Amino acid sequence: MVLEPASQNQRRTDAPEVVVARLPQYVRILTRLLQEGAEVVSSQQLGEKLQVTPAQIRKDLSYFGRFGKQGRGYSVLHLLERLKLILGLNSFWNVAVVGVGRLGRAILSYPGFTPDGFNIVAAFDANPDVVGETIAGLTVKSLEQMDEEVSSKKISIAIVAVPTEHTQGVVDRLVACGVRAVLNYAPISPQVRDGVRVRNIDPVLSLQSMTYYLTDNLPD
Amino acid sequence: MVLEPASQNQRRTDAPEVVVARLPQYVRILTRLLQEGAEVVSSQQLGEKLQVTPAQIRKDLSYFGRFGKQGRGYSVLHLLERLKLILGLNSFWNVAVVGVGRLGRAILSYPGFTPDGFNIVAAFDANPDVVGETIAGLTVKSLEQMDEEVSSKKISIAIVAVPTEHTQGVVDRLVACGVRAVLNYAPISPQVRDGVRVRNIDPVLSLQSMTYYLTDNLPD
DNA sequence: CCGCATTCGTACTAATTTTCACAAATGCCT
DNA sequence: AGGCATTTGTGAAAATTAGTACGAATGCGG
Repeated sequence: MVLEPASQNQRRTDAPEVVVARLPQYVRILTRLLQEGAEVVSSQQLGEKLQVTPAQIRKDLSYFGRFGKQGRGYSVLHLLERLKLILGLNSFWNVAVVGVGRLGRAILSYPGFTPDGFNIVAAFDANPDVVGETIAGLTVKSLEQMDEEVSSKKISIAIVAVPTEHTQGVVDRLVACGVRAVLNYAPISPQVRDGVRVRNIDPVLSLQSMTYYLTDNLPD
Repeated sequence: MVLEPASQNQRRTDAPEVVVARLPQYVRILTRLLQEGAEVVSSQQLGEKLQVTPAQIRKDLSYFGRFGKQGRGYSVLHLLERLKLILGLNSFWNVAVVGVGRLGRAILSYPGFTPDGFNIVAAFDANPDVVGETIAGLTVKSLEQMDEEVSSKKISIAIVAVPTEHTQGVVDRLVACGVRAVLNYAPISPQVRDGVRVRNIDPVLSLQSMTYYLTDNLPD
């Protein structure tokens, strides 16, 4: 981490990353509460649904403003709107999928992203046999077409599902094209320059950390 | 969290969960180093590959024993063996997949789990049209057959990929059958009794927390 | 209109997690 | 054989994160 003069590069955010990571969960609960017709909700109730303390919720929210009313709680609608705004979920994000193998196809065909504000608008693959194919209404493009497509379609997020050994290269290329957030499915953590975000989806790591607790690893 | 008399329920582990969660990454790097023919490795080198400080690696390992030699580093082979033992990765784990929809099928057909010590040995679905089908060499069983299969095949881990509204019910049922670790793909966090582990795979949350940093959310 | 049960926002405290820094080994090199 | 460059393991310090607790609003019920 490099120190910067406090005035430059100063975002509204002193909010720790752990806090930001919890906000989408709040959004999700609030969305459900809204559908169920709830008008107000307390940090107590929110905490029960999420298995966290009410204090943590209040503290988290306090990084971004004051959204509640004493004695009453939070307006579900209002808090939801504010959080979506903070997270940038008030509009749609255009997303590219890179790697149209088994996993990439599953992601392309999976309808679960769109309702949450993400639109898959492009698919890329290195394999010439796959380029040109149409999947879920999208024509697969070659990596050479990436720069052009990312610019013209205003893509700032990429989902990468390519073989491990090609992942770093693909990510470098995406970043060079202007992509600033990467959701990576390969079992490595690609390195990126400052300002670019990466999240890894790695079920094997999750499994392997659970086995620890299934094992009766007694002292030697 | 409930306090317990220190002597009861006392595992070898005072190791924090964050530390345990990092061990599989160490295992992965060491496995690669071994393949590349490396014999020893220092915390410095390990740290570079994982983008963490050498001190953290040494501290993490110190929760479990003393595996290194001053002035030299760690024997790749020895450390790898010890870590696999600690994590319970020295043998195979039998795994069930519950929910044979689009996602479940992708998981069943995905060859990436086995090399890491996991064997998918059963598949279940509630839909009678799917039960009996054979996927990736496995015949899909009904939920009624779960108890029997989990016992006879010694399944202690389940991968759950069922619709959100059925997830809690399915997890409850699995736990009742004796399953002690759940990898859940639905966008909720199922509640389980003490002693059962859950990890959630939730790409949407990952995406939604990255958009925060893509947004120029300036002060109002 | 007053009292009371709620519930927020936050200063303060506690717990957890990470990093620092250094004594004690280790083995290479001359 | 002795000196020296490395590198571990670990107490202690620092940083981060979570939890407590309380004053200040809020609005309902009598």
